[in-house]
Amino acid sequence: MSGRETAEHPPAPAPAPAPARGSLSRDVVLAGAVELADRIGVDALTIRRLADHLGAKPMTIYHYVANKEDIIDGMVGRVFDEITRPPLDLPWKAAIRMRAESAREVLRRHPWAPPLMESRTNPDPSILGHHEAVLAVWFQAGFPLELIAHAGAVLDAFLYGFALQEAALPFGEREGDLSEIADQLITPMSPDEYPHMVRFAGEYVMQPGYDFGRSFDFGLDLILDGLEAAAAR
Amino acid sequence: MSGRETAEHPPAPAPAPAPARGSLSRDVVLAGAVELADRIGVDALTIRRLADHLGAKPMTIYHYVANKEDIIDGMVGRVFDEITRPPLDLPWKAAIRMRAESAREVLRRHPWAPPLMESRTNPDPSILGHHEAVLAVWFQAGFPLELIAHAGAVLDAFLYGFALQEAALPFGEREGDLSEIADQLITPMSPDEYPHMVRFAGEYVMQPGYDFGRSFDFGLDLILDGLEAAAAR
DNA sequence: GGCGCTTTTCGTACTAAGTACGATGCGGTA
DNA sequence: TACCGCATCGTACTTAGTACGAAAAGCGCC
Repeated sequence: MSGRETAEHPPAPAPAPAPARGSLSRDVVLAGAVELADRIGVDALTIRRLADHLGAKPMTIYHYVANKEDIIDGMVGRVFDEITRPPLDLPWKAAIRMRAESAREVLRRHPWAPPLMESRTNPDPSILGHHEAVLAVWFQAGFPLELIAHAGAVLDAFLYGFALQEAALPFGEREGDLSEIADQLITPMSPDEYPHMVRFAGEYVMQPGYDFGRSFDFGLDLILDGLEAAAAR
Repeated sequence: MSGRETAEHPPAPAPAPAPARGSLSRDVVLAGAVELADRIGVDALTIRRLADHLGAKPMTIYHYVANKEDIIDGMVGRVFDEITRPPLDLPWKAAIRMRAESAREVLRRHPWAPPLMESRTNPDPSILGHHEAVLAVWFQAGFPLELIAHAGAVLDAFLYGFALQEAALPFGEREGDLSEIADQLITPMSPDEYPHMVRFAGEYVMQPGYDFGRSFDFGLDLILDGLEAAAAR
């Protein structure tokens, strides 16, 4: 459930490479977990499958992590580390845009991540460091405290929410057009009950060049421009 | 894990009311599931606990639902039903604002819901009907197709993303100020490593009247105004 | 080179959760 | 009252997380 899986449940447990005495470490375990989650989804990520993926036995993993929660924490930390931090030597708009676009790419690679990123109760340094870097930009831009709060909340809401939507897209749609896939979702809908959805799907979504991602650029511009206006006010 | 729980794991299984032959139904089961999830979180929502909550035995539940996935689908449907649909007899901005504010309230009542709402692969009529109603507003407002797509994506991203953030707030903060709770999160952070976070927390977040929710109004206005401008262009 | 210590790996097994299968029993109808 | 169908549930199998402690693999020191 919770549909954050890339595929359905037991999807190719991944072949076991070669075990070897000193080949594991917390980092290797976490990297393997991220890899596997990308492939089969977090819900299907089990200790046993992760062990197989790493060429080890389940209980070996517990030598490097405290428990599954700890694994998730570490995975989220790695995701944050993949996101480019906004550089301080650029105007705030460019810096924030860079970070936002990076976040989108990263979250597309790790569609299981968005719901987990905000809910960590033990944030690791990767997470804190990332947020610190973003805050630094707002401060340097001279935003008043209240606007900083709003800017951060609105922008992150957009990033996570957009990623959440993208993660739910029927696969192929995630890059390029979809047509067929959406077709099968739309067809069973009666045009009498859902006239606008059917029309919208037929006239827009299922057209050749459709790309959900364009809405990201639109939204990002809208928000950045709005923040700029608010800052100037 | 995934922190969508209201509390930690085995939190008061809820006393068992009275069983009774004809007292159950799919609706009663789903309503009970939503209630219980509100109280203990989705991750802690198990068939056995739900059964207790309903005063029944685990296997009885399967007479009304196919499996747990089906329960989640139904729960999400119920959440959508709680959200006010935008009325067609209002200007689009007012109608959409009404729906957005309702969505926020509802998602605050059901903090487990945001990650699940977009990921249903078997959307039930509640979900489709809701989206149909929103689409109807855009069409009636005369938005071009592309702007409709963008508006929907950006607004929903904001709604889900904001709800996701709110769900992660340390409880009390969710309504009113927090001070103490945030204090304990901030204190262990070194001002050397995280100068901006410490400053921001001290000077803004931990002040008496702080309310995260104000950023919702700010963001909603920002987006609605931006869409208005885009529509006029 | 042998020996024990540390670190890493793992086998076994317990608990909890989803749920298949079939039995049981209640309520109404003929 | 005898029967039937639907609602309820008991039992049990599978998968998952992980506690506990044993085995084993390298390492330094004698």
